[in-house]
Amino acid sequence: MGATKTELFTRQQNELAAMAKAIAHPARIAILQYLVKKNACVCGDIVEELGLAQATTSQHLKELKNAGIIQGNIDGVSVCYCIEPKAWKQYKELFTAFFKDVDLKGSCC
Amino acid sequence: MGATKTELFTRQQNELAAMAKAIAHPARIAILQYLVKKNACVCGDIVEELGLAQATTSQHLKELKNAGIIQGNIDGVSVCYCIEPKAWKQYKELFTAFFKDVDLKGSCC
DNA sequence: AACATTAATCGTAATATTGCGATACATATG
DNA sequence: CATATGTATCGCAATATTACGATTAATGTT
Repeated sequence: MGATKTELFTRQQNELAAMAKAIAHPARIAILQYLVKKNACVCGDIVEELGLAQATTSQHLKELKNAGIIQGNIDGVSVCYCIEPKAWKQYKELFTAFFKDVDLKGSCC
Repeated sequence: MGATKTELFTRQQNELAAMAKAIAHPARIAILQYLVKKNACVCGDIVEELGLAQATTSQHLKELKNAGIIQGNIDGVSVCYCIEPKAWKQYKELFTAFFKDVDLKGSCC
């Protein structure tokens, strides 16, 4: 035990959960907000921006890359990161769909 | 080490991360979808619906309650759960704001 | 009161995440 | 080629999460 029983759930549920997990850490939220704010390829200064150790930052960047939501391009010695527009759009759409309006008035006892 | 360094991030970043964490498990997604689908107070049949052990299901329900997104009302022997409309609306708004449109065309190198 | 039913909590095991120092690796630059 | 720079990976420790059986607690039924 200890591992999530993914086989009990639909692919859609597992995917949305995985997407939520990707942004379920303040450092990863901060990275994404920084990239969005810059609205450009950001080369090199994410470690100083975050305040976490270089190794830790690299790990968070890796998770965001694995989730597909950011992209890293090698530029000489450094690596430039930016939002992956298609994935960003998909995240936006799926979360919006999940939280779509429901008639919640008086649904509780 | 091992614990998130929340002091490095803004309150907003920590809160959004916590909200994402609340839905970062397929069982919790499934519970929320079920409650939304029923659009009513659901009494008692969440355990059978999920397929996880009763103790595990109860734990996930507790997390959703702690996150404020669901509500549990005692009704005799059983407990009735429903979406907490205000929190649901806030989740919707904050996630929407986070994923708001940005000019992402050509932002990458 | 005795028993049944339902949910929460406890205790524990397995696994995952977070964080960092040390090291390896890749590409510039002198 | 030697060295500097920026990033990824390794190995480890601390903490958190997931899952479940067993137990407890609370209410309803006979």
